[in-house]
Amino acid sequence: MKIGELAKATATKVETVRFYEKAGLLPPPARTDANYRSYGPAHLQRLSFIRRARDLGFSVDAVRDLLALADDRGKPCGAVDAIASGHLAEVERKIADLSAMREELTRVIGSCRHNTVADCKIIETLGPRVAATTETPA
Amino acid sequence: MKIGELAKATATKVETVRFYEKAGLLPPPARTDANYRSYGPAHLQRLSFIRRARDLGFSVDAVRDLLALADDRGKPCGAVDAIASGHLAEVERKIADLSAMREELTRVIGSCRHNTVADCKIIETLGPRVAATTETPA
DNA sequence: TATGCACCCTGTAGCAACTACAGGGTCAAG
DNA sequence: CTTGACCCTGTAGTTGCTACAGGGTGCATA
Repeated sequence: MKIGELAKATATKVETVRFYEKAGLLPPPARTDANYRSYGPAHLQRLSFIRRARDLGFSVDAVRDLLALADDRGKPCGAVDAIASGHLAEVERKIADLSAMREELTRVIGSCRHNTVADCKIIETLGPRVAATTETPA
Repeated sequence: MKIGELAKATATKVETVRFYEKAGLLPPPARTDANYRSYGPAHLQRLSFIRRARDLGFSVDAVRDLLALADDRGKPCGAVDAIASGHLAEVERKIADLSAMREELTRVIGSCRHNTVADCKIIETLGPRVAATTETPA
């Protein structure tokens, strides 16, 4: 498939596809006689992953890291485990935050349905992480 | 609290705090006689929300939108509902994607524990969304 | 009292990750 | 054989920070 088709299939701009190639996330595809990029299904799969991982707030470096998990067949188990475990922790943190947001959004929408206009407490759902409050607890 | 304390409490750079003020996400705080920014607990709460929402892949515009949900007391129910519903759908999509990633990461880590080095199928977990495959199904 | 030193201020410039042209080639349809 | 939709490379702009430069504040302490 040509770059435009790949871009459309993944809701990506053509320029962004080329950008990911330059950035080393997407391997350079074969070229046609006219020097057009020619992609296969593996590229589609990979670009799809990149786009969705980026949408989830992973940096390009983190995505490169995750892709390496799938690419490097011969990596020692320990290294794979360390990388995967780190990302798993991050993923679980994000799921927890999003679940809190989902609850609050659902509550607000629900109150709307009952015409009560409960004031949205969404900010409270992602409050300061317990760390350093300089004394003075609630 | 001073900007440095606020920054530390939210794991943010001081410059970033000032940037959010300029961007209209964080309201300009009171100033001391020496022209130092002086923040209260509401600022802490709000900045915390901003940071975590950004980490979840929401754009600054989207965050502004979510903050407005909490700020605009007098908004008509319908508008609130529309905004909240849109974001709820996005949140649920993200939770689904992260859950898929979590499962695969868990599987890879588990296989490592058994010294089997299952090849990581993480890319497949976030494959192309059903949309336009130009014919040729599996 | 002064002299560090850590912190604050307002700029402006740089970096990451796209995004949008400019200027030009390819190719199927009419 | 031209017209329109697509492709190419390259560079410049945008967003969301991040890092100085150049200068003021404030508290400890010599």
